[in-house]
Amino acid sequence: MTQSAGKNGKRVRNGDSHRGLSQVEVALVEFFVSLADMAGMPKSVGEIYGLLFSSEEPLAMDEIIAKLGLSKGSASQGLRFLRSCQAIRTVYRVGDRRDFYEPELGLRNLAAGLLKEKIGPRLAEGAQKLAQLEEVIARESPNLRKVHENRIGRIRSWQRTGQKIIPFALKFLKG
Amino acid sequence: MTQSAGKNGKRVRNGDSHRGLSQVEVALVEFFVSLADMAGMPKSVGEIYGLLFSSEEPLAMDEIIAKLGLSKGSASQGLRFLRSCQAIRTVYRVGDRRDFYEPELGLRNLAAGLLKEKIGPRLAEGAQKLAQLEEVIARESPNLRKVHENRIGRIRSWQRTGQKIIPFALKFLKG
DNA sequence: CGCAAAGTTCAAAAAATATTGAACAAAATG
DNA sequence: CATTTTGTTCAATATTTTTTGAACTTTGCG
Repeated sequence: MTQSAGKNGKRVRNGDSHRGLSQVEVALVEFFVSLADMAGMPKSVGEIYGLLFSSEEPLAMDEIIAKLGLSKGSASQGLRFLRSCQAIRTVYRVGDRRDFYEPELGLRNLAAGLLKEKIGPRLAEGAQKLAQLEEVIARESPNLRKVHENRIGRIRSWQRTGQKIIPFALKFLKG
Repeated sequence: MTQSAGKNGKRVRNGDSHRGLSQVEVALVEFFVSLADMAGMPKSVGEIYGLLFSSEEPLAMDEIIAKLGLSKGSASQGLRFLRSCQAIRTVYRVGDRRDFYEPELGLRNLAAGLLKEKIGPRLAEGAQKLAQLEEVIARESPNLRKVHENRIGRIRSWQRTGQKIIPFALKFLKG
């Protein structure tokens, strides 16, 4: 299979970009690019996930590069990121030494991966900063201490609520 | 009250930055800066909210500018953004024509504001893009159409799950 | 009205982030 | 083991986002 030419429906002709992507592929890539951007991820990450999402078959890095027209570096880093939050999986194929990638489609796994790998650590970091804060507050004048203890207590309460919601939300995401 | 000098505890001395902020104020500002960054908001927005959060009294824009050392432009835009997601409120004071600002402290209101003003619109936009996609898919070859309809259905299912979770989560956030 | 204080806007500058590509490393092939 | 294919790394570059500040608008006050 030299190139997937002619196998699919209409092609978007775009001398430069979108080389060889069908309209639907382009639309899906755009969709995930806007999702990625909403989530503060680089565009290339959205592109890659979108392409994998629209592809029936798992794809190898060089195919991704060719279809999206990105650099090796971007592709490598984008794939690394997506793997790191378990949004994609590696697929091995006999007789081919490249790694192939396919998207995780279950919302539960997607959300869990993002939560565990990306959000969790930052939350932990925040909690630690809060603890340090307490020490500083303890040394304030009684007056100020009261105000600040009150406010910090507020953040604590936010954290507790968050902790309660998470497992509950995950239960919703079965499927 | 010319300046809050001497009223609070120790000062962080920093010839340039943090002019006149106590250690706790600095720590709280940093805390919210890292939250802001986590949520993909500009640093200045985190700084402003952090300062208001740490302040017993509502503050006016010129006070915020002085304490954080930001430009008028940044302060104006940051305050606008925070107001637009209802993370802060305007407070009026007799005999002072400046607007004073105080932070919203209820997680429920904070979350609701963010959801309604910032996230909701983008989700709607996404839903619309999906609808357009359907049209394109309808014109594909039966083979491909099947695959893509399946995938799009997956996104639909994500959306439905999201819709179910939101009101539920809001119920949790009673404050 | 005329003035001054408060606040907004936006083009230009600065800072932060993402992307590229060439050099490098690892691993299979023959 | 030399060679080729696959994939990574990272300094340089390109792009995007944020910040600044000066010009401008709005508002309240005498």
